[in-house]
Amino acid sequence: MPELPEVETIRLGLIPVLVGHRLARVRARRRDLRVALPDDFGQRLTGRRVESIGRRAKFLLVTLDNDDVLMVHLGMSGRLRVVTPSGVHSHDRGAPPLAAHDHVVFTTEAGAEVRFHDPRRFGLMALCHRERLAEHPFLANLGPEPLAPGFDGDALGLRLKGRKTSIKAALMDQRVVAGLGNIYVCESLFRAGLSPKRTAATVQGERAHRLAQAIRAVLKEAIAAGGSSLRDHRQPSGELGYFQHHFAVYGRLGERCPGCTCDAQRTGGIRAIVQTGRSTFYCPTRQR
DNA sequence: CTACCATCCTGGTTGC
DNA sequence: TGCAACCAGGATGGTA
Repeated sequence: MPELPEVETIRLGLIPVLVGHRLARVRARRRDLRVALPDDFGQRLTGRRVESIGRRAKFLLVTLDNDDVLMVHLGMSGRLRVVTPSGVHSHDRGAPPLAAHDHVVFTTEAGAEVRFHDPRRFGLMALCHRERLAEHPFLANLGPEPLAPGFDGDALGLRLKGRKTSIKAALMDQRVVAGLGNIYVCESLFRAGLSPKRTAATVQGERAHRLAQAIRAVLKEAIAAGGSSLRDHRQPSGELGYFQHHFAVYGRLGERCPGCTCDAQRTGGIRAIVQTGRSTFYCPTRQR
């Protein structure tokens, strides 16, 4: 479900609840997530203090005081919800009842709960020692972080070189750029003025520069808006993100794209096509 | 190596 | 209203 901006928003929401706090209780109500949780999952986490929460691509990386790192991926439908003891339910002492698909519950010594909720169970959690993290199969082949300082047109062009697939499919590949998904790929290509059907390898030089800058701008704006709330995705606090109101093309079939001077009546406005099994939205006038 | 496809799973929406 | 078909923000393992 969540892409980089949503994961980053969740990370920021979890920091005040978890960092510096000790886990008093960890309950795995279901262990059969995309990757099964180990038998000793709860045991390895109970009593640990959270040192920091980082992010790589769409993975949250929770570092613990025993140098274990808890890796969390939310897949398509995963959510992390914070429930604090002094919420609206304080009158009835204790947290509101667990919902269906609340698979893992972390409780801190301060009494706050973080609930991992994932109906489709495409999400996963895994533990890995800090020193072996970079070689972990989930992380080893990821491409560059688009918001890291070194990410520019040259870095992106290098990754796209020789790729015969479409630029849309290439950007969805986490080995090319880490953290993008269907929405932000569509939005970035629109912002860069590039057709999603263009061969990836042709995005070099000025085009690569424009695309790299577009990706960074879209991601930064989305993070500033608290991510996007489609369906019922929310921030850990329960607040909605609101970047979905800023989508230029995603989900806007038939509409005129922002600032477009073309005759939407004649062109049909924003188009939707299917590429490698996923919906792509784009403006045929402004994206070449 | 690259590229495409099916697949994991459930819930919400759409259309008959 | 009931029900089936289809769609969904992701990633991977197998095949060509």
